[in-house]
Amino acid sequence: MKSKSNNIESKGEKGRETIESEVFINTVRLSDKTLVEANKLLSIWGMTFLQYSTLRILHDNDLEDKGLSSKDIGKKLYTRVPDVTRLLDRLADKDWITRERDIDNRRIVRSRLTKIGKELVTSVYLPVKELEKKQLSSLTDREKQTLVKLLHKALSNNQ
Amino acid sequence: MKSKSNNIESKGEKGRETIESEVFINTVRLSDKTLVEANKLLSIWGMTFLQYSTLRILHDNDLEDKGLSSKDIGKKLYTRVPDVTRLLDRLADKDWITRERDIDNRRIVRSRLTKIGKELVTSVYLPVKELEKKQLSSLTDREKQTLVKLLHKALSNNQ
DNA sequence: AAACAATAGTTGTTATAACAAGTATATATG
DNA sequence: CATATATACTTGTTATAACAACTATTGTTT
Repeated sequence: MKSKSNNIESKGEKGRETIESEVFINTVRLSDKTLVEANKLLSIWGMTFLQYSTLRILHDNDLEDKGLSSKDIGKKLYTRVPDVTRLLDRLADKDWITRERDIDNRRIVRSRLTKIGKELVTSVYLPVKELEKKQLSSLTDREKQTLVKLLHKALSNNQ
Repeated sequence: MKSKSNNIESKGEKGRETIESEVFINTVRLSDKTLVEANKLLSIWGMTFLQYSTLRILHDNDLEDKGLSSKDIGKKLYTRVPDVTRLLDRLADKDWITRERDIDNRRIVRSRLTKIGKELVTSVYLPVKELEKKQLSSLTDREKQTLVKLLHKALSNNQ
């Protein structure tokens, strides 16, 4: 299976990527770069971006303070998190959330923000927003819109 | 769009994101999704995408088989990897690379692919390429080009 | 209702990521 | 030339991610 045509380019030339590879690599790059920066910023408050996102999910979706199930939180997170339990454990350890079993369905555990948790989300919100804005300052608003549109379309693929 | 205040919207409304947030979240989403899929595929050969990328870097850049320094490999990786030594340790453990001290500068360790390593990169190349293609099949070529252009521009920001 | 299946979350284990501090070698400086 | 500084990599430690197996509770079937 050493057919030159459909395989990695021959040694003389630096391996050129396919357009799909280019998309992929640069998506990972941008994602990583922004995550690293965000985590650096959030370490001031002793939290990771994943933890902040979880607090945000509770803040934005638990409107009636009934708490959200671990499963719902997992579904709303933008990355696959295979261990929501211990993610929530850590938040509970820091007294940012509380957890209790649902009375009607005792399989479910409902998490909700504590007062401290709420205050934290609120005070961290602006700095994070500013960071994200700064990260993308080389794009115009129109370009950002296009970028979001294309990312959505790419994600709409399967599943 | 809306959002009168500069803070998190009031409880009544589900927190709407800024355009920068939208870009960020969806970049992370696409990155994560494709990485998860790629890692699943590559687990067939017992490797992660990071490991595959490292092998690719050696394959594509070590044209004269002199080996690449850990530092150079680290710089070429698309994400920040704070522990290249142990990343290479694992590749050496599997006999995919060899390492030896540079004679002229004994601080430098030169890594290069073994025969097995080379064969592996070659045989994994196509399946990965196909996966990436499949992942982005909802975009036209023109859209992929635009996406790459925008991602590059976003990354060109500061450093 | 008993038996089975599905759901929601928990726990155990291993490997890796992240950060900090350390070692060896090379280069620059007074 | 001795010392300081920079470079390239290594090692130690802790926390987290990933995967699999497990428990408790609820739902479905006959």
